[in-house]
Amino acid sequence: MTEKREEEMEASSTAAEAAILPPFSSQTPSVFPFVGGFFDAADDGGEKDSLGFLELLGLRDLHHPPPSFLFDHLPQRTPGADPPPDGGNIPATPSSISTSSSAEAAAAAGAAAIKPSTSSAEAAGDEGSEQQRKSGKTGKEESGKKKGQKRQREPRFAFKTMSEVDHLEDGYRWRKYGQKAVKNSPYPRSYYRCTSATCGVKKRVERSSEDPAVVVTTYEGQHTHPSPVLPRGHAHQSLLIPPPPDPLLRPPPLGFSVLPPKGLHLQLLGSYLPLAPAPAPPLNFFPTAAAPRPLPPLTPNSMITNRTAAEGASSRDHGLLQDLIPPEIRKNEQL
DNA sequence: CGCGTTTGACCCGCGC
DNA sequence: GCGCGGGTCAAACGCG
Repeated sequence: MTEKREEEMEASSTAAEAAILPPFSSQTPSVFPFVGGFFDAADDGGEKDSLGFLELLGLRDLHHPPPSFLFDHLPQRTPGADPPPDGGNIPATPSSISTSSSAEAAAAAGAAAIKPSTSSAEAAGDEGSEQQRKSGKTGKEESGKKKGQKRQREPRFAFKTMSEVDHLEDGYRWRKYGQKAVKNSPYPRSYYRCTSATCGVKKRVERSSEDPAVVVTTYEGQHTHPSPVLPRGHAHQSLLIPPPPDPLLRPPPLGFSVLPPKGLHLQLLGSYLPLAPAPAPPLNFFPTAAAPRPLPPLTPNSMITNRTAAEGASSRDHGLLQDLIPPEIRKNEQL
């Protein structure tokens, strides 16, 4: 069952792409939908305090559909009460985003075809689900798996980025635990798990078969720990990307600290467009309420960066960029 | 030596 | 029941 949803979710990789990208492709044919206007328009709604990283990303401005975020199952506290809190008032914009916190939402989202993967209640305790799975595997003989209990999935959050690297850095450390070929796609899907022992967050990374430049990253679960912020040299991995928007979408579970990863407020969010034929429009992502910091105009080869005004961040970002951006491109940017 | 990746095997759920 | 496809495990391996 959940598998089915998974498929649908995965379909989001395809279907969602079909559903999400096209509308933007008309505007930004070869550019990741995270276009400047989207974030630029993210004026402060005065709800900073309750803002999740979505807001940080500028998703506050819900008038501008968040193009590449896919929400699979945004658990709601009250199954019946679908309407998310104003802070999490994420429109199920068919062409852009699907909260899929409920069937209605999914239905509303329609094109996104993303459905809730689990009931909210079950999703809340999803660590168990993984345990179940594991027990099912290792202790299958011990009937570790309960019959009749379907796999429960964590709330998931998927987004797409244009990047030439598959694994986008998001401030957390991930350990790859699997890779599978995806049907109807020449590109494999990689499975990552947060290396933190107590953190069961997983993410899947796959490249869109339709648009190889697009990387679909799906987060599952919530981090139960602060971001390690690249303890070691992990910069090679790639761009900073936002963590799951759970903080926005629901109040943290009891005792659960949904700490925005340290990297969040200084994150690069972006799309690396190695060979974008057309110049990407200048993007100014200012995920936080921090004063916007003008970014240099981007070249076709440049990155779409998202950062705060934090100066310290800038230096750090640069450090990342140094690792993330090919020398020639960096040179290009500096010129 | 620790940590992360690779990869084949296995499990699970679903559709036919 | 069988096959398919997704998801996970875990041993082997590589790297710093």
